[in-house]
Amino acid sequence: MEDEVDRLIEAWRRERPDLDVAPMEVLSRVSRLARHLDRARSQAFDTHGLESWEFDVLAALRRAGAPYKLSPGKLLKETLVTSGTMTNRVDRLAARGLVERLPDPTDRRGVLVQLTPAGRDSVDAAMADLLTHERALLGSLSERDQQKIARVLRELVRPFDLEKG
Amino acid sequence: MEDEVDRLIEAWRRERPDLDVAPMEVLSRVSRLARHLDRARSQAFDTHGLESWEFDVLAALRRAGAPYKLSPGKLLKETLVTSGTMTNRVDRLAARGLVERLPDPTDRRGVLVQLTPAGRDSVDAAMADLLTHERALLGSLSERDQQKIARVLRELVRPFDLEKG
DNA sequence: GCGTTTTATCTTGACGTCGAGATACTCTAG
DNA sequence: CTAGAGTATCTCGACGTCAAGATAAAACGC
Repeated sequence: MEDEVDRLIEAWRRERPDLDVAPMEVLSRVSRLARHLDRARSQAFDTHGLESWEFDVLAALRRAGAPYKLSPGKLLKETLVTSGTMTNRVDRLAARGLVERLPDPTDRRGVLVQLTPAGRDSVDAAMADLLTHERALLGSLSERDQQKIARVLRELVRPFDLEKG
Repeated sequence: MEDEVDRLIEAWRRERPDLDVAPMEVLSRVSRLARHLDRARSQAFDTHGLESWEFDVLAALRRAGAPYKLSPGKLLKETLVTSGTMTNRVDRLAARGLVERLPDPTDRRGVLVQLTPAGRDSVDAAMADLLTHERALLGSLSERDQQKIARVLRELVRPFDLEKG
């Protein structure tokens, strides 16, 4: 059974027999799978009237635990976007009533972004749905294989996580 | 040894003990790894004065084999972008002298995009460099683990590849 | 042949992100 | 106490992408 990446690799082997394209077997599949996952995520969130970027921000607040407050600075570390992007995202989430901007009582430069009850409901429903979809995607894999692949992926990601704490 | 995803999962387990978050062990790591790979790719291409999107197009032409000509339609299937995006990309690549637009002799609606010698040199050098970097990333994995994970990822991607041929 | 449908490409406007810079406040050394 | 360095957030302009629509040519059915 072949997939698109097999096709890709075969073409490169034909055109550049001098190169060792073995790394693509793993890494091209990671990239492609991630792209597909993004689409699947978007679809899952559609049901709940959320965009992926909205979920990312709301989820960061939700996992922080009650009272669901984080500074924009913390949020951008969690979501890996720039500060300009986060300002824009918080603006739009606030306009939709999913978060509120509060002054930070301990630092007058600072702001705290807090999940509203509506925001919490949205993200909780979306998260449950997302996990259901993801579970379906992994359905074909044995428990054992899932654990194995999770371990290997952790190895591969670690160097990047270390780069910047 | 923990990674960022372990931290993420732990937070969700604390906040939503009712949910089974096991799928994140695999899929969140796939997404995060892919994001890191994108950055690493961009860096590798920087050396060769290429952007990632430029490489994507040039690589599709390169893999097609001599005479390195493809229609914009084929290109957008290979690179998974929309037609408007491809028009824009070809415009800019042509302006940089890396590709040329030729009329399709068999269809007057059509256009063929062809790699120039400069474009071919660029993509060949970038590809070799990319593979070197990727090999380094996989360095910690045994041959056996790489094959195992490639097989499992192929399983996971297949449903998406089938969706649209 | 002639009108309809399909195919191929390009055009346009809206959108989200980035990165550099601006602004306002806090912290620290002396 | 204050000058200077550091930090937190926001502003702004440029960029690449997308989706929908426009245009033109080809293929099909009758």
